[in-house]
Amino acid sequence: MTPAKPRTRKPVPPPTTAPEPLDSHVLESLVGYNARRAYLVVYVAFAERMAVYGLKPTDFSVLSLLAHNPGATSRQLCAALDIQPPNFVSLVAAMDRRGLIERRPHPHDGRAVGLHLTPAGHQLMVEAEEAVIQLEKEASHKLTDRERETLIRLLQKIYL
Amino acid sequence: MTPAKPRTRKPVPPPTTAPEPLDSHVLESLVGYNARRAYLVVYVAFAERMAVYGLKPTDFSVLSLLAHNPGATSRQLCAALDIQPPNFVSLVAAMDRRGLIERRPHPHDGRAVGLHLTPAGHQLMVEAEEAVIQLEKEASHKLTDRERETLIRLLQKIYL
DNA sequence: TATTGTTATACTCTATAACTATA
DNA sequence: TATAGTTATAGAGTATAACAATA
Repeated sequence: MTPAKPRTRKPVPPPTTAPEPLDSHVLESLVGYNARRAYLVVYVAFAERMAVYGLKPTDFSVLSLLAHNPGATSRQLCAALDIQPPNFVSLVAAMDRRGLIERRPHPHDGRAVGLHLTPAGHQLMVEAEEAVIQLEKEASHKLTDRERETLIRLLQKIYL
Repeated sequence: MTPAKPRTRKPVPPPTTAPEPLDSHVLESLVGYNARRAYLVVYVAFAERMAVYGLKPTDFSVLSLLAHNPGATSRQLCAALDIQPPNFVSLVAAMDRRGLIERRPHPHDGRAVGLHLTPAGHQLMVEAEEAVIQLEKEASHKLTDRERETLIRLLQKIYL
């Protein structure tokens, strides 16, 4: 067990005087507005906690997919994550340079490249997935386990 | 009633062959991932439908807050919407040029400026709010009214 | 002819430092 | 000394057109 693990909370917020808050009841009745605000909270927590691993949300998503879909191609990953192929190139290149993934020739298609986690990539993802699960738990600590499941189920009814 | 209102649905998707889908069960267990994917769906629907009004989500949020908080200052709006003040300047300038809002001297603070909707701004927002409510209903049509309320309540437990 | 991966590029969004005028 | 609004600017994130290699 890690003794006295370092707090990664924000330092004390600057002692500014808050302005009078506004009535935002209309915005708060919209799914889009609320989904974005909630996402932003998790995103900030992710950025703070995952900086140690040098992973942004998109990097994490790609590596997580590769962990469970070894040999996936750029095309498949782009489709799964809604990323435009041109924007995917530098992403893959950076993780290749870091030694987290490997490109191997595709068995059936000479145009495609199969992507695989390296042992270092696997090891990083074991720690990173654990950290993300923990960070998500903290970011959604006001929800019971049941509520959290419900939330996810309802969100998926919108985008799946 | 408008006869035969023009469909704003996407044209028929190009007949490309989809790649083998990937197993994304880990990502789909994360609040952050699901909130982002769901937000993106609503965002695209918003962009398609609201282009007629020349309003992006942020513009709409600002105008909606001004409709219910006349005389609010830039500082208040930035705080409410989590926008950095420098990024707010061009936003206000554009809506001022369009004649949607007006800047009046603040009654108590010579540094501040009170923002108000013009009659044209009010009229636009009456139509725009109606359009957003309709578009949200369609984007979340797989949810019952009760589920939609639950979803919003749970999202707010994360960010409020 | 269509698809995979790529280059170049542009546009939007977001963040920070520093200035001004008022308080 | 601190705050409201602003300028300039830099960095992400995201989008499209067009190309080479392969199918």
